[in-house]
Amino acid sequence: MKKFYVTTAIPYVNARPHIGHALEFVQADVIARFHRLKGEEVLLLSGSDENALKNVQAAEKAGVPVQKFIDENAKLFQQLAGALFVQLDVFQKGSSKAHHISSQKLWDLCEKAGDIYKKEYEGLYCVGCETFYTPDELNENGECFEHPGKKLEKVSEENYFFKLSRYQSQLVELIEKGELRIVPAERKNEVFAFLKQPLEDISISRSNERAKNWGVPVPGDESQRMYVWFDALNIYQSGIGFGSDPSADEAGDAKYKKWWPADVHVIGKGIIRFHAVYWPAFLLSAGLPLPKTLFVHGYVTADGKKMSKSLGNVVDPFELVDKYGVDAVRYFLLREIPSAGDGDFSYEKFETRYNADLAGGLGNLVARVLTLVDKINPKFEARNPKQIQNKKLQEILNGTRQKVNDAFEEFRFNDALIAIWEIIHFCDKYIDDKKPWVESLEQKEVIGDLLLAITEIGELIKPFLPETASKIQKQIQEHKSEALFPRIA
RNA sequence: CGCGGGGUAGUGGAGUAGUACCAUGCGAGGCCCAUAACCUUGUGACGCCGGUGCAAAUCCGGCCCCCGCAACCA
Repeated sequence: MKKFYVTTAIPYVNARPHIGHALEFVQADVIARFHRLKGEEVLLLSGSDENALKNVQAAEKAGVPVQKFIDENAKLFQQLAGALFVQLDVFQKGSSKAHHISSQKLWDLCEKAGDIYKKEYEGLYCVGCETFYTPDELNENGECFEHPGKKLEKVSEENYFFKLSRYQSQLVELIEKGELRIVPAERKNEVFAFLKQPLEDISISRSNERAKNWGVPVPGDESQRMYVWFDALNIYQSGIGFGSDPSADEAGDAKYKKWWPADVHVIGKGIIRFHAVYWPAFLLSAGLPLPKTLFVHGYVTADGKKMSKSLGNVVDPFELVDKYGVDAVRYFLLREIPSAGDGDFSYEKFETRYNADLAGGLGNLVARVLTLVDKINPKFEARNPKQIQNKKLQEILNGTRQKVNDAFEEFRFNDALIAIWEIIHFCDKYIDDKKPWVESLEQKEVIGDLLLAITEIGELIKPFLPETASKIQKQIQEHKSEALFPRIA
């Protein structure tokens, strides 16, 4: 059986999840479900980046021990997945022992390859943020935006560096040849543009002091912790057993061999460099296979503005699910937000989509067909879409399957849904044309066709709207229609 | 002249030279099986200026505006 390994990005858990995290979860889940339905063996992994200094700072601010703080937040992310019907097979925590061991193994491999060396790092350090900044990240006075008026200090310390420069041409070639595929093409171009400039080696550790004794210890050097991106990316591997000792944990080792490399990493546009440049470079250095595809999605704004706590416009996905139901939220995210671009959320847009597509479109069609079946042709059983008599309808259904498959090649979920909704529009029109509630010779045949069509729609929406798909199936079996999506007044 | 992406009806998208498409919104009509649903029809757009072409949203040049870009960010 073909295997398919898909991951979400690894959020750092210094705050509650927002609707952007929901978008990524849902997209990854749709991919996973689609491949599962094709009969492949699928693993969907998510996890939490728990070693970031931001987490430590946020915990301090909240007055909670770090471990407790991140455990609680990580749990919220897992709950969000559950609330959205996102079936995670693995949720790998960055603070887990297995992850630490795994990341140290990756480090060892890179070190053996001769790609890790010690160097003095000097940078501008903001004491308020406890972070280094580069000059172009600062305002015109050379101060950071969080703490205007505060001068930055020049701080230097010895860190470990990774020889990123060594992999430049190899990366260009891999991406060019599509061995590391980047979707959409605009993002690929962006990466190329970046790779045209000479790459600098990157710092991959920091002092214990600056790391506040948090994070993965550097093997063989007690005074240093890994810089968070070095270990965070490795969650994709540690979560499936990379670093397991084959003699002690045969199953873990076998698991890794079975699933790695990842077939798709689903990520946000903000972290493309880490995934398209650093991550493959680490893997090349360690002599490990590279992920096959990066799918890069955009960001969700709220009412046209970037979500932020200070603006108070952060959209809580839990609230949305409570209010409108799982599939309504999934539908909005997949249909309204162009899958590779930015999109906007507002309650107005949400309710418009809901009423037009879900209540008036899908829900209403299922209701009207089932009522017609019940009244006119109650004995008809929908078995096989090939039973369909109307040629045009048959053609549209076949064409839609093809369109959905094509759209999935490039993760264009919105296009896939548009294609499915074309069937709905066709059926509504077909009903109006044929008037099957009026007695006629072809009356029963028409209704039979319609029943087969909504059965097929139920099949097609399975990866996107799993709850609704099973509701439709059930209603067809029981000949009972109940509003799938009650209209919002 | 830092690099990259982008500006198509009120809104969200599609469209890499040949009557500008889809959805939603708003107006009118129709239907009555259905969730005030559904169907038909009208309304309404290619940022600006110039160039190449028989023909440009699409190619070229200039300008304006928006968004992102190395160590936090889905």
